[in-house]
Amino acid sequence: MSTEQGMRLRADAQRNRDQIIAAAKRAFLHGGTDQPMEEIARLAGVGIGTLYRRFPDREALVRAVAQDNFGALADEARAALAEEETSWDALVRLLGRSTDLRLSLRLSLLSPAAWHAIHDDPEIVRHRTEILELLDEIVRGAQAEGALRADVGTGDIAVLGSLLLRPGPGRDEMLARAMAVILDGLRAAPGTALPGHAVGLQDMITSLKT
Amino acid sequence: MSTEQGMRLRADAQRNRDQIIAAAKRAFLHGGTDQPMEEIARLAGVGIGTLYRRFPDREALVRAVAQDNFGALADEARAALAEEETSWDALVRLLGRSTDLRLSLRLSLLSPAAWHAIHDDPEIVRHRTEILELLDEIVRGAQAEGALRADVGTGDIAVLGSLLLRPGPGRDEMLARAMAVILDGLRAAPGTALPGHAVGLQDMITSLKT
DNA sequence: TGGAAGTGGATGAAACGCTTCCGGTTAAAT
DNA sequence: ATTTAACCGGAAGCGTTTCATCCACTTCCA
Repeated sequence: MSTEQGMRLRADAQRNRDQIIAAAKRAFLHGGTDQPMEEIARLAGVGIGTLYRRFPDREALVRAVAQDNFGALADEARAALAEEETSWDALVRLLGRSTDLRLSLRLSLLSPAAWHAIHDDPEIVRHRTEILELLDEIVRGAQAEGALRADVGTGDIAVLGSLLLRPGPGRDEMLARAMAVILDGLRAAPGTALPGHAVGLQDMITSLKT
Repeated sequence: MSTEQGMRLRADAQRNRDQIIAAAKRAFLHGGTDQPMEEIARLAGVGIGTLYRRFPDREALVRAVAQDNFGALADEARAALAEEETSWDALVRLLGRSTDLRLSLRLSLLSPAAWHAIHDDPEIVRHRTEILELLDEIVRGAQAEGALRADVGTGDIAVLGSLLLRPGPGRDEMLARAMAVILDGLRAAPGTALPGHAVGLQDMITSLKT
């Protein structure tokens, strides 16, 4: 949360920095990364000057939020894998409960402005790679358990996850039902063959770079 | 397509009007309803002045596009119901192939600016109601056929459809696979009970008004 | 062919967001 | 308690973007 280069911030400055990131998370989640800087400052309860001293421009802020968020998501994926009984449960947990996942998707997919900030930063790329590898492990595990149908790949799961997590309307209860339907579709014993071939981890990574 | 109040337009004017609406559809589909008016004019191959004479402000343009589009979607739903062998097939056709559906969703869900334009216009509301009623008929039909699981409602289908059609990344082939998974989840013989209760037509209409 | 209808883009106005700057404030070291 | 370097807030300036109008020119059609 406070990974900074060198200098240690004064207590109030550190507090403000955290508040700014938290506010930016909320703002980005709600309205995308081109939300006015002033609005983010307002949400954080700090002046616009404070925001700009800490983050010289929008890209720096986006990058900081992305670091924070992809890191949290990697933690969550690791926790799901470690704590859940089965890989299938880990998958369900990851698809269903993750706010961090939601924001990460917005960041990586929905905002052209955020693209560079994210793809240029090695730490973020590392986190993203780890996340995908963990997801891959979970997917393979769930298939080995016989819980997850064998003809889907990690990329397919990522796509389905992204569908559930995109911003939009629909109350949570409705989304929970939609997820249950999707999970039924993901269980072993497919009704029909899927078109094309499974989208694997590598395909997904490749497609992210496009 | 040319439903106008009273005056009949000159041939070239009518042509331009159609081109503007077509361009606006493309622009809105790609970038949302707050795309610059000038960009729409450029896409349509007309001057900005022409656009403004025909549609005094953005709201008028949005309304015209929405009328056109919801009408087309209603036609498509009617055609699906009439032409497909089974209601299940009609459902698949509607969920899978509809660009009009995609744009309608963008219009009705994604753009705060468009909200008023759409909800104030009785013709659009009428179309939307008809669309939902047709969907309801298709859903009930597919359930009567035993093809669609009985514990989902029209609202559930609408939610799942909206998931598939929201803007976002993912190549079409990937989305086709995602849809196939969802369809497997929708077939009869559910794996597990869905949480909550089925979201019916009325629930959906109510939720649209919020 | 007359003239009403239509066209397009230059243009001014206005809104918006970015960023700087500096007088005042506060944390923390002594 | 005093000092001071770090920090704060937000007013103000600037550049950009978009809206919406207007009018000299063009096109359609009776």
